[in-house]
Amino acid sequence: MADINFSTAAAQPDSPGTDVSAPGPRTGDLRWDIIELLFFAYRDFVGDADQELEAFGFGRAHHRVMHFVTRYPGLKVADLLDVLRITKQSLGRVLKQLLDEGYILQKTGSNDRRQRLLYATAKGEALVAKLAGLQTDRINRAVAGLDPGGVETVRAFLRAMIDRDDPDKVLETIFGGAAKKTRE
Amino acid sequence: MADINFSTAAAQPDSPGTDVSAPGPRTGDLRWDIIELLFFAYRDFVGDADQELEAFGFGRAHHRVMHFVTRYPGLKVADLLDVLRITKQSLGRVLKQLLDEGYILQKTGSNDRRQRLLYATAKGEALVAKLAGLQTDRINRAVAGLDPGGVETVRAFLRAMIDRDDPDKVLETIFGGAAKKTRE
DNA sequence: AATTTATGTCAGCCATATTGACGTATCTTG
DNA sequence: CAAGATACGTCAATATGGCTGACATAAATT
Repeated sequence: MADINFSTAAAQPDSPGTDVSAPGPRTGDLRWDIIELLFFAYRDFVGDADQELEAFGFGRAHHRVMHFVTRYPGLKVADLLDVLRITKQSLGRVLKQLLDEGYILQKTGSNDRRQRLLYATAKGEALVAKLAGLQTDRINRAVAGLDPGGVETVRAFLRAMIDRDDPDKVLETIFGGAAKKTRE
Repeated sequence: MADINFSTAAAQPDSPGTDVSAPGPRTGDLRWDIIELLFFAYRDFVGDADQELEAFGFGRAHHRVMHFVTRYPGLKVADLLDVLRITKQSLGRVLKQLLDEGYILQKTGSNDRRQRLLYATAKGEALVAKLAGLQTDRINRAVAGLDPGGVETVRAFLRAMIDRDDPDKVLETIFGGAAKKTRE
């Protein structure tokens, strides 16, 4: 996924077309500005990491895996699949590479010995920290110009943009009890 | 693109390449929460469109192209390449499909007849509007819970997250003169 | 003992991105 | 005007990261 996606709107029905969809009343009430700002903001946000990743021969898929494993040590493979919303096979390739190259290590679950709990190695953590640093710098720059309390507004907005039905384990952590309040 | 990507921290140019696990100074000052919220918010945001697109046999690439062509009628192929940050070859395939299926039409530039100016047909506009409607709904829901003025804070944040060096034509429009103030 | 679950893996397909090379029409410039 | 630069299209080959289906194994559950 990751990708981008958003959309456009309005359109006067002048040209020939086949009326693709229900005409829909909407015409001027669309959030074009925010839709586009989200696109560009996210594009540049992930762009920070992309460059660095190249140096390691990794792609975004590796970053996503590394990030969540680092942040939520002991994550099960199944949890990771829920979070990333990809298939076991897709994850397999990436995960194997990260294991082979020493960025992640597996431990057999103590309760359920079928589980492979995932942990980042120091090497893995360093990579994740480096990438998060770049993105944190961008966020700090963006937040610096806001009114006091602005960061909380941004958090509230982003949280409210997320689907809450059937949350994965990570989202439960984020929304559930452990709110992980960071500074500000 | 579009994908997800975010990252983690620290690390300065300790050692080039090798010493991946340099401890790096950063440890507690990273914006983990916002990094993750951006990931999930964007994942669900683009997810809205993904489902609809399937019904048309289109992917995200098609959506991105349709969106910008609809929003910025008369966009040149070169402009689109700048905005999407993909290569001519990648755009080619998607664009050809959209042209063949009647979602977009080309007009030869009047000043410079080498240019192919792109316009969405009514059919194309309808598709884009439908997708923007879904995303607008999500944004409206998210914004509903904010303090008054919250939307402006969100806009300011997103704008500040975007790289301003060497902006493409669309960004110039967004940031430059035509600020396109939408409601609120 | 039978079944279900958690994980891994093989094989192949698809979408979307890449680079490099080349062709053609058209604009710009010496 | 001739030469070169530009805008666009396209062919060919390749990579990444998704997907489905099928199957294997070990461990938990019933």
